[in-house]
Amino acid sequence: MWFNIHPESPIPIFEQIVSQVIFNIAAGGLAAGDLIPSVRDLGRELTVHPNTVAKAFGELERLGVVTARRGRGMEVTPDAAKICHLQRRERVGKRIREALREAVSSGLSAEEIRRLVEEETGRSNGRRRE
Amino acid sequence: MWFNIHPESPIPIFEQIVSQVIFNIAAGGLAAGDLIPSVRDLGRELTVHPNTVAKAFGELERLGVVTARRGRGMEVTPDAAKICHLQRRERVGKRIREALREAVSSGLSAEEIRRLVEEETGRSNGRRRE
DNA sequence: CTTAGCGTACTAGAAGCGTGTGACACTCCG
DNA sequence: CGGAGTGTCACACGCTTCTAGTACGCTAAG
Repeated sequence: MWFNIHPESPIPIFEQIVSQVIFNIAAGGLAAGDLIPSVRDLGRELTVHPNTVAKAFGELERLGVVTARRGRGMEVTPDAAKICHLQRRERVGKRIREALREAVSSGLSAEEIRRLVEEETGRSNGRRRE
Repeated sequence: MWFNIHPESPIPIFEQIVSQVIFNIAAGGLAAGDLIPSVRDLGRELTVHPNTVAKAFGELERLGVVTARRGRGMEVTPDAAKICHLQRRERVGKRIREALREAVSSGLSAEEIRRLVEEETGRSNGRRRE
């Protein structure tokens, strides 16, 4: 389904789960009222301990994305879409910001940095204003 | 001087030291034959343990950027400039690549991603801070 | 030779992560 | 009611990584 976990990544597994759920809701894959997979199901599917999944779900609940329905599952909240849109932008933006700040502080020329960025995104459309 | 360490960062301190030395040499701040600050001096200045600095120096030696001169210090190698230029591009490129890949997989539109990038690089158009 | 500074090696502590186990309260359905 | 499924909690264990503490051997200068 919609999970792509990298156990060898320096980013903790539970953190990866959090992000992917957020991204999935933001992209419209899950709507308010839906139940996300249970800790045991998801744990089995990702070959991860249910406790690890539960840790991710706890974080999602803290963010207000889901609410625990004891005995039923984790339900996507009405505000989830809005929250996830913000979260997605914030998380992605932070990563990009850090990478670009490091690039600038490394002494690389703006030209070089722009080239590196273009290598990844350049295909999608032509040219930005300058 | 030329170090800017963030102890709270998820990136280990020794790794930050490695990068900053590489960036500094790549930018021409240190030339072949120069001695970089000693583990104790640098440790005192950054308020980290000399061993942490030594770990960073060991990595730099493994990369061929410096050679240990027992009893004297760590000396910048003749090839350091070339190696550091490559390393800088590789390290910066990797960070940018990862950030942009995550951005794409999050479902953000190419438009949005471009906007986020512009927010960081837009100001330095045609001109680099230095 | 003595001394001070250098890098190095070994060891120990601390923190984070993932796993494992067991138990509990709740809800749904037969 | 009873069983199966759900989230939750507490505890412990092993593992890895990072950092700190300490001591040692080397080199250059006096």
